Amino acid sequence: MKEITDRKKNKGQKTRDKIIQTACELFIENGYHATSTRQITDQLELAPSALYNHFSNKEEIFTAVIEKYHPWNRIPEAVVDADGDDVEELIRNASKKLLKLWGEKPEMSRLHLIEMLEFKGGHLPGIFERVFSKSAESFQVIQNRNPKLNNISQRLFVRAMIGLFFSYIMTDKVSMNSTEDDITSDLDYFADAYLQGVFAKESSDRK
Amino acid sequence: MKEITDRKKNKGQKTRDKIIQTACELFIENGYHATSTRQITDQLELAPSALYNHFSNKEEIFTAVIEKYHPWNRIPEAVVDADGDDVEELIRNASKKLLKLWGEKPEMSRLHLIEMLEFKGGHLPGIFERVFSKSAESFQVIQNRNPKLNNISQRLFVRAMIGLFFSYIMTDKVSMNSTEDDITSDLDYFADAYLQGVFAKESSDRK
DNA sequence: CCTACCGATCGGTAGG
DNA sequence: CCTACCGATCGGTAGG
Repeated sequence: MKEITDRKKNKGQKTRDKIIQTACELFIENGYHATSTRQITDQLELAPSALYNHFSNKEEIFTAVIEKYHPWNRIPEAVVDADGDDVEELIRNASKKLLKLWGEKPEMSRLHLIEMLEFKGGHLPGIFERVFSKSAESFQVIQNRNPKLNNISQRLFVRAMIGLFFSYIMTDKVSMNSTEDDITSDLDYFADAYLQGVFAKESSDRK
Repeated sequence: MKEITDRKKNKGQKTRDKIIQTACELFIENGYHATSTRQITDQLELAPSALYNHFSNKEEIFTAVIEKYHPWNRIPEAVVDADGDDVEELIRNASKKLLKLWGEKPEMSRLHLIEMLEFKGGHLPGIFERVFSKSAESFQVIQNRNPKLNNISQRLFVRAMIGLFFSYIMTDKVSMNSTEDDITSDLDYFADAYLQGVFAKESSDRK
């Protein structure tokens, strides 16, 4: 009996997942405090109270969202797939994979900003711990396969992944620049405005 | 008569300034949507309605805050003070001054994050325009003083100041890392957790 | 999972 | 600049 309903995810789990996904989109769009629980239930055509069958309060929804969708979650899969004859090659290889994974859903980097701004990073240690131990397992597999890699390599490797994340966050248009549909990045905006200014000045100076 | 009251700022202006300052602190601490207008007035021991003698709504308060305290505002003063025999030296000199100015109140960089996350960067063009034209004036002064500097220099210079801002934002502990009183940065946290993991593994491997 | 409902708090106004 | 007040909306609960 039970197996029949378990073949697919049971209904409750599916609803829960949909809540997390919808909440994620809304949080990314507006931030945490600017997203109301009503917006989430409206979009899913649920009663406002339906959330509380799955979560005990609004913050728990955000916790579920960030634990599932924080970009750090993609690190282990990039590590396990990575290859290379020495550390440098390995790092380059994993970085490439990771940037590709992040590039698929760049909006997710906004979750990190929300986490820092609206929760002061309180959820990060937990996420880090989980991601780190998963990554360490994966690295162990590679390490056993390749005698050149040692624990010093692992250290270098982890540092590289961290650096990569922060530089990704920094340069990412979605998280660091103005509006989504604003194609010109802040950098381009700066440059354009500057050039306009220079040209205006130049032509007025020539008079 | 009027001059007497004008010797110091009139009372209204002083209240307005205090509102902006207090609001700034609260926004930096909690973000925009998580800060209520009541928190602002409570801290100033004002009636809730007193805000609306100075601003027509909550967002106008934020606008005033970011226009006054956004880190970009410090760029012109760093430019005007800068010196150097060639572009490279000039850039290094101005960068140093700017980093010092930003370092005095590093929390202000959170305003940029709030602006991006909760307002989608809508206030930035206005701020940029003002700051840019002020900077251009200052640069013009330096340029007249130093024949080696040309418009190409100015272009390079502006790009450098932009790059500096973004790398400052990225590496700044206040804006990019967890809690204020959490002395270990995320980077250190990563590194520490990693080392712990490695040591644990090493000692268990040796058994 | 819904109906019905709640107290608290929100941003903001009227009128002085 | 304050007193008094407002409708709307917030997150959340009771009970089925």
